[in-house]
Amino acid sequence: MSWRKEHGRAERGYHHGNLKEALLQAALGLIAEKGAAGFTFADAARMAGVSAAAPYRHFRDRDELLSSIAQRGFEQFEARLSAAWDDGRPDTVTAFERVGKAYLAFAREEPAFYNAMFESGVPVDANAALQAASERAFNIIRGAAERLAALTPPGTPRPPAMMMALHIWSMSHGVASLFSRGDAARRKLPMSPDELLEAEVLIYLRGLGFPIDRRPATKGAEPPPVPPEALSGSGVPPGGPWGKPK
Amino acid sequence: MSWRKEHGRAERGYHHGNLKEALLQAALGLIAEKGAAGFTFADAARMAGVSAAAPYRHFRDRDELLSSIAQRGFEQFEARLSAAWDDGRPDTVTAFERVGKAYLAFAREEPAFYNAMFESGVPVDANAALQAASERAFNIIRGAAERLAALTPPGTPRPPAMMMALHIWSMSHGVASLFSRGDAARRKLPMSPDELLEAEVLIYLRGLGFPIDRRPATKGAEPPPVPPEALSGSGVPPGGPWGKPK
DNA sequence: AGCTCATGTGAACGACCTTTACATGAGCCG
DNA sequence: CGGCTCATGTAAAGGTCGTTCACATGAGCT
Repeated sequence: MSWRKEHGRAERGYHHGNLKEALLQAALGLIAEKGAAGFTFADAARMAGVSAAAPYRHFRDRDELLSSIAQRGFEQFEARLSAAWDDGRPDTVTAFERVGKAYLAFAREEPAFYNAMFESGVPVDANAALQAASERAFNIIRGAAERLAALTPPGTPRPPAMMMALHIWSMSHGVASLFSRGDAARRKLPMSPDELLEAEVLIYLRGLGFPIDRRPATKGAEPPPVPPEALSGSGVPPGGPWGKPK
Repeated sequence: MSWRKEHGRAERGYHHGNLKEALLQAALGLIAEKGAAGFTFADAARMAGVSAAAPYRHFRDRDELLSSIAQRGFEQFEARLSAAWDDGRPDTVTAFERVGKAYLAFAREEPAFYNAMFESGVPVDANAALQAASERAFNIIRGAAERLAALTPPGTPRPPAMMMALHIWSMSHGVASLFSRGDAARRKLPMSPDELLEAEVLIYLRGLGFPIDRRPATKGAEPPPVPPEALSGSGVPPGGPWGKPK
């Protein structure tokens, strides 16, 4: 119901009334289906019920539509990461973990946005607004990293928050991009992408000196339940210390 | 000099003599320039000096050419990773680090291959040969991870090598894809992608219990030189404990 | 010499991107 | 209410692609 500013009339005359928005939505659907590469400007126009030339009244060209979507994607991305972070409640580590999961969840649930943002070939600096939106999203991760860095146990050196943030981002993007979407997800894994990323981040944090519970690893506490080569094959093990987090 | 099987003659008559190879080379160049998305079948044909229909004698369609390049890319990738690993010499950790660097080097030095392999939209399972090549490359990382896992210090649980390999891969791909190539490289960083990845892997390995030198982090050894918030800004610091490895 | 089959050509189709000249009608001004 | 104007849409056309098909060429074998 976003036609014709007011009336809910489905008919439309010469003027569409809300073409720009309709095109964005149509494109989003098409990208979700066929990827940013397979998406065509003409299809979006057809789907909105207008001629192939109409979109040019709202976007300079196909790339501008794409980067508009990428920008919108970064905005929603920021919102979701921000909600997941929830200002570090109830505790910093828990909230940090939640951000990682939110990252993957976004990649999985919003494939069209993720595609436009990271895989469409649209350069981040194509547009000042796009770049700004991208930076705002990254700043959520960075802010979280800053809070976490401030918590490094006494005796351990404090890592630069910026570096931590970049590390977390690369892990998340790496997992999402290799294992968590579309065709890439066809690679067979011994564990889910979520579990994979969670374990990765936890090990990383422990490497920074954070006392991550599961697995003492500090003192000589002998290997608990034991998960030696469990995951070496490609069968999915039931749980195990490196397996299911909960 | 790969024309006309024998004669070095540059003229060519009706038959090209080595069109398949010429098309692969042309495509490689075009992808390096304009990305897999921007590369066109017709351009490759033109560059090889044949009509637009000729390529169809050697490739079912554009996608098959692309996946051929991806496959070839995985083969070269495997070779480079394998050389970098060098069967774990002189010591496992050093060799492992070298593999990470080789990963980034490949992404940087062979953008066309990397693009075709990971960013062209070609699904890994498009082709049995492609999938096999991809697995062989990954197996280098996995083999290295296995050797490393076997080295976990006594008292620490041994992580599943498969998981380690996937973690390392995701870090490498994440860094390469976000910071180490083309337009993505335009994101400004406080350190080079190589340094970023090296630090990431080292911290990760320490999290697994490996006694990584730089930075004791185990006992109460007080914070050495100190690098507190050095990298918080975006200026490039000269070195610092998290900075230059050497 | 002649045959055959892999390899290359030209022309043609439909789809796409983009531009240009023209049509429509919503909103405003008098 | 009447008419102007300008944002918004249309039709048509040019250029490029991917792909197919009938046909041409000539390399290698018999």
